[in-house]
Amino acid sequence: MQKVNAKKVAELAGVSRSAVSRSFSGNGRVSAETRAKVFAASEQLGYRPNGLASSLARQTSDIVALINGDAPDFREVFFVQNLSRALFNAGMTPLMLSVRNDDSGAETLSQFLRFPLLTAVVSADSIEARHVIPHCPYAPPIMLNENYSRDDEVDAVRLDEVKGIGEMVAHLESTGRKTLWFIAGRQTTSAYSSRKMALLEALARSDLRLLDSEVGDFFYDSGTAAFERLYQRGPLPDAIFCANDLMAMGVMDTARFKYGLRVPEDLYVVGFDDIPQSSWPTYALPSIQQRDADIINAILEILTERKEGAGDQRLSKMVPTRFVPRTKAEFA
Amino acid sequence: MQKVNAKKVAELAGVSRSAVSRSFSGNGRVSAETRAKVFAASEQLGYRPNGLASSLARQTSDIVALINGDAPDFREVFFVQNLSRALFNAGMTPLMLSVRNDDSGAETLSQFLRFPLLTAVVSADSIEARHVIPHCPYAPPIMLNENYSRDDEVDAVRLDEVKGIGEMVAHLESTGRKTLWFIAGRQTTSAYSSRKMALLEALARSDLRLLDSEVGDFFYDSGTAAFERLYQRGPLPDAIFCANDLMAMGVMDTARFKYGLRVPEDLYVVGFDDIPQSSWPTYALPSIQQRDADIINAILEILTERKEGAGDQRLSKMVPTRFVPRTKAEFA
DNA sequence: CTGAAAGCGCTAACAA
DNA sequence: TTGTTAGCGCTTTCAG
Repeated sequence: MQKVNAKKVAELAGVSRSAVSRSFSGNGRVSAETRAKVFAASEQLGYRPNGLASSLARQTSDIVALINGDAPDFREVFFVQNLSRALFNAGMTPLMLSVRNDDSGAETLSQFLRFPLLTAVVSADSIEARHVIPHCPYAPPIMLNENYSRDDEVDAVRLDEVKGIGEMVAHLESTGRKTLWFIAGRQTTSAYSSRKMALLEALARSDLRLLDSEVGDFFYDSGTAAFERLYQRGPLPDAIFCANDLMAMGVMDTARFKYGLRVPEDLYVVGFDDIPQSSWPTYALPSIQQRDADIINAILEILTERKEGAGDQRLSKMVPTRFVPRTKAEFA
Repeated sequence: MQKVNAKKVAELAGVSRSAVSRSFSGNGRVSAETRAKVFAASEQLGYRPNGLASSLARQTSDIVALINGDAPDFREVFFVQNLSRALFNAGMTPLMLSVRNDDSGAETLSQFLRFPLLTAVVSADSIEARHVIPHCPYAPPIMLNENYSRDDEVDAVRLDEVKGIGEMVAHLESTGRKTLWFIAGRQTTSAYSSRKMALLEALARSDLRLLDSEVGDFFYDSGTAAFERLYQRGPLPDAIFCANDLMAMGVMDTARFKYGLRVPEDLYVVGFDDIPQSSWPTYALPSIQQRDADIINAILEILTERKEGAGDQRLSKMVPTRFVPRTKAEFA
């Protein structure tokens, strides 16, 4: 353990332990003089308040768990990195957990999650809210992208997929495309239903026709496999929309390398997420963008509102998406 | 706070608080009967020991900080995810922190890192060991890939870059290549010097000639930029080696799309890391593989040895790399 | 094997 | 503004 504690600092500074505590916490009034003595002594001893004891005494926690599934997709991994950094810089302690989306995941969580949490940020499809709630005594967990669940016990950040997907469909129409394939994500995910529904809604208002569709699992290989199946059933449409960029890349590579199709001339491929690779010239993949920064801001806003005491009210934020009609290599 | 504590459980179970503690911790003897009563009562109340209080009382910590820089590269992001999962499953609490590699990073760390750590796993080039050591009262931090620093206060996991790079050079020779360009990573990183040194060493033993070299920053764009500069200076070599895959991909895309070169026919491009994208047919990038699983195992071994009491001894593990001579699209 | 009691380091009334 | 005091929830001697 840290051998240096507030008591030693207090002795060296010639003040009481509470003075030390007050100097660091900012709560309660301390004279500038006392404060200076405390900091000098702390510096000398290398003292830093022990968060364990502090949290315990304050009956609160700064720990925010970031919970995602055990097969996080490409953008999720980066998102967690970014979110964790943002939380840390906002003075919280980000705890990163990957759990399986089943009972064993819930088991793991309750077995190893020893610390009371300020809150948890839970990725859609990683684990059910009811397993997380008991660990969050101070504020409800924040669910991400659970677009079609209506849990009243949680706060939520949702993605406005209708907007971006609508923009894409409009773009396809305005560029004279008539027919479409769709490759959905894992069927058990909430992104599956919400993206599919948003697409169907947009198509219903357009002249585009959905010729066929398939299901993947958000990974590259599933994009190639789904495309194979669609291709066997033919005929080729004007465009294909994939529920994320990674599958779209699998589709592009198969279309180009295995079947010699020109993308986007013979087949216009669209993804979702707009990961950095999508702007690389090899792919130059049109995509529907969701910005990590927007989502992170929404989360921070919820945390702030909770800190200010939102009471029993459920907080919910909506983050926009937008279509990025990237069509040719950026070299030229 | 959790309203349910050991005291309530004890009352319900009709035993003492120490009995509850013992039942959960496994330390100290408890009769099967008492234990059963305790667990029954805990179940009923939804009790789980509070890690904050437990850690405080035990004078130890299960928290392992994973510290990386604020511009983590592609594979690092995935590595952190994987490591975090492995630690969690091993019963530790992974705390993920990104700090800048400068004084402000050290400042941030000491300002916000409130919890005593069991240890920290520190990526090369994220922050200096001396800033982390004060936070690790129980075991020295574990430094990753600080191949050329000789800090006696830390444990270390190093990468045997000589092996994989040697294999690559041998492969180039055996396939009749004579000349080479090299794009290094950020000059301030330890990977910069260690990879460059490994390359020079391998070249010294071969007939390959290093025609020219450039410096990037491990990101895609820096690969394209470095290639541009090399290309201006010409003439083209038989092969180009990049200090990571991402830069190699930038090189490939530029070579193909801007200069119409055939890869690998006109120019053989090699990367380092073997990220998943490298096996995609678009790139089919030969690369030098470092396996996350190997590194994670090394870390867990160090943790185990420390737990068993390694004393003042400094622990160090070496993880191998190997060349993956991927040369053509896997579709065919 | 069990319970009582003394901490772990810090915070938050409260009284001075 | 300060110091004193009583906890926060758990672990761990130490008697019994």
